[in-house]
Amino acid sequence: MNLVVTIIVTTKGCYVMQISSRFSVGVHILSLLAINPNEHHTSEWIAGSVGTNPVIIRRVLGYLKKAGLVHVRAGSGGATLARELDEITLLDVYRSVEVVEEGKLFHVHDQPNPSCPVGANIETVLQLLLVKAQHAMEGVLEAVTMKELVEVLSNQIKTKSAGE
Amino acid sequence: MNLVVTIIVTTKGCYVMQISSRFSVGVHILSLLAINPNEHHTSEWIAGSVGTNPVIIRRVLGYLKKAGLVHVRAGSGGATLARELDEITLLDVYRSVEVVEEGKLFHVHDQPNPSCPVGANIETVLQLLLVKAQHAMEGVLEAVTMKELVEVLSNQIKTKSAGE
DNA sequence: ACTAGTTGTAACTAATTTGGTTACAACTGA
DNA sequence: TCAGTTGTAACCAAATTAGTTACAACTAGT
Repeated sequence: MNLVVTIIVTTKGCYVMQISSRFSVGVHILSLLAINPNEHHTSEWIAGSVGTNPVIIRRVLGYLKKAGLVHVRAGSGGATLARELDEITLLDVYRSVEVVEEGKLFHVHDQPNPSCPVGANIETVLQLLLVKAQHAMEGVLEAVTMKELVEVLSNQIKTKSAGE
Repeated sequence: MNLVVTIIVTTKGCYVMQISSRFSVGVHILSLLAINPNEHHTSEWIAGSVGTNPVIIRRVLGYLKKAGLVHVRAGSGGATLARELDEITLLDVYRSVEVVEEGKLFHVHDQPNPSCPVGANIETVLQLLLVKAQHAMEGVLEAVTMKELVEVLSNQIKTKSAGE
């Protein structure tokens, strides 16, 4: 007699929406530029720290450049900060990489039946609230500058290396 | 001589991430149950107001049921509220339909180089902030009950029908 | 002027979500 | 028993995301 038991272990649970990592990659890049000001920051060098492909970095650098946060030298290569660290908020980075459209974090179903009282009015009522929720989130990002973030980061780096 | 001019108009701009409309559909459903308490709320009837397919409604009803927000009668059909309106916050609905995992609104790139000081520390520093931002957003949803939303909705319905 | 190294982009892929749809077994109440 | 309904599975098209290859254009130093 044979008894076969198969157990399937799924690595991840159900998938859900997430804001693109372009944002965190952007913050990572700016932190690198700030903390190692004397390096030659090519997309390849940056990709080494972020743990991804140089093209991904060039793409994000493109967004940051378009938003006036960095300068990128074509040909010779290398990126540098285009603005003081305390004049870059996390919201600036967030907006620059275009991960979420203004006022559109939530997808509200858009074909409710206009001849049903609820269907005809739910959109406007909900939108008002959801935009408020989105703004609350973005407000937290706006309240933090890259300077503050880099300070926290530097402290953590020191603490960690001291603890070894 | 022929001159042909082709103008391509794109309906939408670039696409970006959005939180699934399951959430707004869920709110729509609960509003219907509250405002028309004497109807026989089959998935087909609800779908008529939401402007979608009955199966979509049954799926969302499944989430709401699992979260204890509604009762659904199999066979004879029909959904009813399982909890008082003022004991359902928008956050309850949001959580029930599983659109965003707890603490995971933002996707932080997950293979930074551990041998680079920045790469080794950026994740924890960022996460702290991003979870805070997410909580701020969810706090707004938590502060509003379905009762309040239905009141605003009812007022708007009255105002509109009076204005005609 | 050449050349090596780099950026900016286009094109493509695999994985994944989402909303929609069809189909159907199981259930319920008259 | 039967008509109507729910709960699900299976499938589809559209779209995003991250990753990758490829390559023209550019720049600085020799």
